Amino acid sequence: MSLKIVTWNINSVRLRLAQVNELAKLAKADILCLQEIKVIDDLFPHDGLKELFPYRAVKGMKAYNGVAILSKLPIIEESRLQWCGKDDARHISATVEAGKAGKIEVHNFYIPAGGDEPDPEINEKFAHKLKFMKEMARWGKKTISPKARRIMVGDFNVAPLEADVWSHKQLLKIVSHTPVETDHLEKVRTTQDWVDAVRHFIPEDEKAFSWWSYRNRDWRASNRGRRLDHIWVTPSLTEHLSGIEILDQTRDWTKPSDHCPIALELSI
DNA sequence: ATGGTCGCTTGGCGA
Repeated sequence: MSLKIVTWNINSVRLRLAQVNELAKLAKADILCLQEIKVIDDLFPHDGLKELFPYRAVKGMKAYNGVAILSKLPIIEESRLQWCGKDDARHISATVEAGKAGKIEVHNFYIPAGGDEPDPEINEKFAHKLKFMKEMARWGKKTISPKARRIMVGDFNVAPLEADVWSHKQLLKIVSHTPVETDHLEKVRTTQDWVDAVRHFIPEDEKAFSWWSYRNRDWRASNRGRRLDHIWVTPSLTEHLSGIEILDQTRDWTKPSDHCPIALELSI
C-alpha cells in the first residue's frame, strides 16, 4: 500500500481551515501534521476536518505554537511530551495502524525559532532553541529501538545544508543557519540514524526551500527561501521511500502560510 | 544598515 505523510506549518489552523482540506486532496494525504495551529484545544476546528480525517490528535495553546496530527488511519496511541520544562505545545506523537504494514510512530515537532540574535548568552530564545535540540538528542538516545518504524516531521527552524538556504555565506550568522544550530540538529539526527527524506530524493547541492518570508514582496522572484521543515525516517523505512514533493504552489494561495507543505510517499 | 509582513489579540509579542 501507499502511505502519504505531509507536514505543514500552517500559521493558524482556524484562519486556513479551508486550505487544510484543499491541501489534503491535492497531496492525497493519509497523515497530515500541522505546526503553529495557534489555538487552544477546545477551539480546535474538529468539525471542519473530521470528514477527511476521522482520527485527530491535538496539542494546542493560546495564540502561539500548537501541533496536531490528522489521520485517515486509526491512531492507536498518542503522546504529548514537554521540553525544557515548558508546557508550550511543541510536540505530539501518534502511533498509527497501517494495515498489513503494522504500526508506525509519527512524531510532530515545532522547534523554537530562536529569536534574532544567535548568542545564547544574551538571547534567551536562542538558548531555549539549543537546549530544546539537546533534549531531543537525549530523547533519541533514550528511546532508540533498532526495529522501530518511526517518522519525525515538523518545523525544525533549522536549515542544515548549504543548499537549504538562498545564500549560505549571507546566512551563516542568521538564526536558523548558524553552525551551532546545524551542529545541534545533526546530533539529533545521528541519535537514531534518521534519514532526511527530502535529501534522499533531492541531491544535497540542489537548492530546496520550504519557507519564504512574508516580507518579500515577490517570493518566487527573489526566492530568498530556507528549508526549515523536515521529514525524517528511521533506517528501517528507507527501503520503502517512494517519493517526495515540496508543495510550493500553496505559497501562491490567497492568504498563504509563509511555509509550504512537504509530502512523503512510502510504499509499505 | 534598515525595514519590510503576517497572526493573535487589542498593545505588543513572536515569527
